[in-house]
Amino acid sequence: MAGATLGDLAGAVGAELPRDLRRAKGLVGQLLEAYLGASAGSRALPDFPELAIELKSLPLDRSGKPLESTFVCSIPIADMAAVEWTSSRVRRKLSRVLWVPVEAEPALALAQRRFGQALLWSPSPEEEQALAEDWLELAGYIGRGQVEALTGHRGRFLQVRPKAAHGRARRLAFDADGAPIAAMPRGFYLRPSFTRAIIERHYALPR
DNA sequence: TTGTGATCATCT
DNA sequence: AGATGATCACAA
Repeated sequence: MAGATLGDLAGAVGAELPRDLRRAKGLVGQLLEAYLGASAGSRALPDFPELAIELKSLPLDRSGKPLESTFVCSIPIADMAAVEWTSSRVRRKLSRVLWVPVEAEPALALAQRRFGQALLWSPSPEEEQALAEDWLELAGYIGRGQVEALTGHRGRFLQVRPKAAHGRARRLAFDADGAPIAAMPRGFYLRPSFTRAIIERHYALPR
């Protein structure tokens, strides 16, 4: 796919491209899934279950820097106290990722945005250690009933942010006293600084 | 309704 | 500009 455009892939899978992504935020990822034959749909499985590979598009600006954070997974808030890093969704999701860079300058028409060379990646021991540290801190808050005190400011590379269909969405959670509360659904996200480091380590960037 | 695909919109 | 919090579409 390297060098192919969004328009090329849309043509190959018989999809129409909208004018912009405002009402099609996941379009690039869904185009990739269709083109590559990812089979997991919206189930809580890797995109390629037989290969244990997660597929992630990575929107870059003209200098090769990620323009957005990367959604990793939703958070089972009520169960967080019982989860360990080793068996966490974050670790599973990030254990093997096919990153697909894609041009994402807002000024560049969708059909003309090009894909870069994909990268099959697994975290290095250092990266895994850093992610585990963040996860431990963030999961710790949630497990101790502090989910409402968690903002996107916490976490060096991994962060917790709202992840919902709309502002009224709520999930079961527990406060510090163990009493049930209705909390905003949250997800784990990778900060751009983390994906930027991946890009810098594995690609020769334009200057 | 929930999880997956993410980017948008707004504030600092 | 960069980051956080909010939001949009679709499948099951």
